[in-house]
This record gives sequence, C-alpha cells and structure tokens, in this order.
Amino acid sequence: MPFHPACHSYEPVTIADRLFLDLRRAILEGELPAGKKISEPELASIYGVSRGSLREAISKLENCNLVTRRPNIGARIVNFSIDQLMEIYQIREAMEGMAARLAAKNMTEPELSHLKTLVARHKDSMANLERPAKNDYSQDADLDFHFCIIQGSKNQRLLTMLCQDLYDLVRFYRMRLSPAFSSTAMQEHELIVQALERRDGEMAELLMRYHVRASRDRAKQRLEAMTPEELGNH
Amino acid sequence: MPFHPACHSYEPVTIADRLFLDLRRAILEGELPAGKKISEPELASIYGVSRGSLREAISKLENCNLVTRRPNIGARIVNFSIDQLMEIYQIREAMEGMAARLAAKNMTEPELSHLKTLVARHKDSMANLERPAKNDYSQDADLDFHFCIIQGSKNQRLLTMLCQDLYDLVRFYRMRLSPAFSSTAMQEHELIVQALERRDGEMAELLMRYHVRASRDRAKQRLEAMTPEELGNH
DNA sequence: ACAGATAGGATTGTCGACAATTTTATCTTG
DNA sequence: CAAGATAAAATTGTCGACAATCCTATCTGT
Repeated sequence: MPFHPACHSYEPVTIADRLFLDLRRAILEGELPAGKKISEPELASIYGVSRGSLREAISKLENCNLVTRRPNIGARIVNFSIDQLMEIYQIREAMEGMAARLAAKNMTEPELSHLKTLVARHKDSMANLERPAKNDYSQDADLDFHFCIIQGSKNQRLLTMLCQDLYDLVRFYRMRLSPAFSSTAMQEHELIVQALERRDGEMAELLMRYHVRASRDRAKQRLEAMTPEELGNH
Repeated sequence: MPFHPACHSYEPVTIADRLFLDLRRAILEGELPAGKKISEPELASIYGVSRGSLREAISKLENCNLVTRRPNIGARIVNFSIDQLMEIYQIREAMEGMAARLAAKNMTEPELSHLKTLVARHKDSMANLERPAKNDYSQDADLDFHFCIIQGSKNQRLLTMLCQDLYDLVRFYRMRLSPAFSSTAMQEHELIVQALERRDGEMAELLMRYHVRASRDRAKQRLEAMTPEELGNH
C-alpha cells in the first residue's frame, strides 16, 4: 500500500468507512482528477453502495479537506493551487516547529532510537541510488520522519490536526509534483534529530522551522520550473 | 446572539445546516451537557427532523471537534479536560504566532484601524466597570481581537483551521470557566497592535506567542483554583 | 452469590423512494 | 443572431422503513 496510513489506520468497520478509504486513495493517486465534480448517483453505482453511505463518506473526505461541498450543488475534488500549497507550508512551519519543541521534551527513548534508524535507513537508500526511482520510498520516508516527531510531541490534538486536516493535503500535492530528492533536506533531518537527542527544544523548533521553510522554497522552485501542462496533467 | 459567528456565518440553507447551528449553540451554552451521549431518535423527534438530517448535522459537529463518534455505538458531546485545554493553547501559540507574523506583513490599513478601535473599545469597557458583569462582552472582545489578526494574515487555510477546528473548542472550554478579565492581557493586546503598526512581524509573533502562553498559565491557575464541583457542574 | 451465557429491547447503519433545487436544452422575441 | 424566459431532465436534500449491531436484563450453573 503506497499510502502512509497515519491517523486513518483504523479498521473500516462500516461501509462508509471502507468507501472513505477507497475514495481517499483514489483522490490521492489521481484516479479521480483534481477539480472534478463528484456525481453521487454515478459513484454510488460504481462502488455498488447506496447514496446515503456515499454521502457519509464524502462528509469524511470533506473533513480531510480533500473535497469541498456546496449545498444543493454538490461536491468537488479539491483543485491544485500553488498558493494554497504555500499556505499549507506556512502552517506546517508553525505547527511542526511546535511539535519539534515538544518532542524534545516528551519523546521517549524508544521513539528516539526508532527515529534514528529511520533517518539512517533513509540515508542508506540515498547513498545506494544515484538517482532515485520514481517509486522509491524517499517521499514516504520524509513523511515518516515528520510523523514520528509529531507523535513524539505527545500532544494528541496536534497529532490529529496535522494528520487529519493537513497531511492528506500534503500527500495530495506531493503526488502531483515531480519527486523531490534533496540531500540537503536529509542533512536538515539529521540536525533536527541531534537537537532532539540533546533535548534542546528551542533548537529543535528553530531547525524544524528552517527545514519546513526550506522545503517550501524547494517546492516552489520545482513548481515554477514545471510547464503548465505538467501542472494540469495531474 | 451571544456567539461569535466566525467562519460559520453563512446562511443555513439546508435543514442539516440549521440543525448544525442549533446544536452547536446548544452544546456551547451547555444545554447539552458535556460528555452526554447523543440519542439520534430522541434528538430527531425533539427538533422535528428525520434521523438522516440529524446525522448529517452530527457529522458537521464532529468536524468542529464538538462531538466524537464511534461506529455502531454513537456520538458523545466532548468532555471537559484540563489537559486537552492546555494542548489547545500550545497549538494556538504556534498558529496564532504565525498569524501575527503574517498579519504584520499582509494586514490592510482599514483592518489595522478596525483592530485599533476594537482594542480601544475594550479598554474603555474595562475602565468603566470595576468588576465586569458575567455577560459582558470582554470575552467576545478577546476572541474578536484574535480573529481580526488571523483574518489579517491573509492565509485562508490558517483562518479556516483555527475557526473551524479549534475556536469552537476554545469557546466550549471558555464557557465552562469563570469569566476571565485580565488587564494584563489587555496590555499584551496593545503591545501586539503596536508591533503590527510597525509592521514588525518578528516582534508580533514573539508577543503573540507570549500572550497565548500567558493566557494559558492564567487559565490553568483559575482552573486549579476551582473546586471539582464547579468543574463538573458545567 | 457471582460469573458467564442468552434473549429481548433499543440504537445505529443502510437502503430506496419522493420532494426541492439546480442545470440543461429549447423556445421565444428583439 | 443573441439574450432572456421556460420547460424538461438530472442532481441533491429529506424522509421512513428494514437490517445489523450493541446494550441490558434475565437466566443458568458452580
């Protein structure tokens, strides 16, 4: 499964839940194109469920900010916009900076060593591949890194806000960008881990904020280098 | 209407929307007590709507984090917990700090003068009342202040995340606290406005973070002074 | 008496049908 | 031909009924 389950790693016990996970995957993978209107009768017949269950699933997608709904008009898959992506990076800078500060204080030793092995593995996979394959797991490894620190903050609401409300959008946008593979980002990760090991919250926050800011700039550069066709294609 | 409409100031065009606003008000005012289980048949008959519409409204309440749902079991009004409130303050520190930084850059002049009059009015109402009445608008004025700055950040997603996902919870908890009325907070507001006028984003962020942190400490102190009965009462 | 099994009642999940609204296609008029 | 009104078609919102699941009270055996 190519998607980091994150907070949505529960067993889908109900039809609407299963449907939600299916649709979420379809949206993130681009099966359902960005900006497309969702036709309730059409999708319901495709998935072989009633419109009621479908509407419940759409509600959940709305929570993840993957679709927007307007009364009496319908639901649309969110649209790709560079400005919105930049907005998200600004929010991530603030929230993940705080997460890093808290993680420096609250992370357990096992969590820390898990994070270290994670970064080491990522480093290895970078060294072994000159140019990474398109489906290498460097992207997921990056998300794992951030997820790990957020979890280490021990702030439950921070975790759910980031994972439920923001990270699906991050995945949505990332899927539509050419794959990033920055050794600079790798080094930034290592610096953050060192600060966490020293339990230096102030420094961890500063480094995380710098890292998110730098990632935003790198994404912006890549986006501006892409042709309009590449942008619309996804 | 005693509730700051914030992002929910749209015209309720559908039954589920109207119901959502009604229930939201009922929860915030304490009509529906914290932690209580929501009985779908009961509420549906009380409000004279079908269970389907009610379920849609409950979904929206879940988005605002005012109720939690578990499959095949049901929905409950969120419960009051001091730790959760502290978590929220930590998130607010990060997000509103960023909002202040951005507002220093992006706020328009009309927005700035509106903010100034708002603070001035608040200051007057404080000078005229030795001890504020329980239903004075100092609490709403405080939220107005924060809302104004978030809006001035011109980061649309930051606005919706704070207003939709967090501020209803802030109101929920605030309703259940003895009214806060701090001249210290007032002075902190003034300092922030001055930084915004100077367009000093760095300073605005620092001051806002200090302000939220101090508010958190004041809330904690008040909470620890309250008796268990006062806490459970609401 | 108490722990676990069991049946009854109540609650939630799911569905199909109908009503209200929006969208589309057609027709009229300048 | 274009612009606006009008009717038909499609889509969304709402409802009540049935199925599946959970909760509760009773029963049984040790």
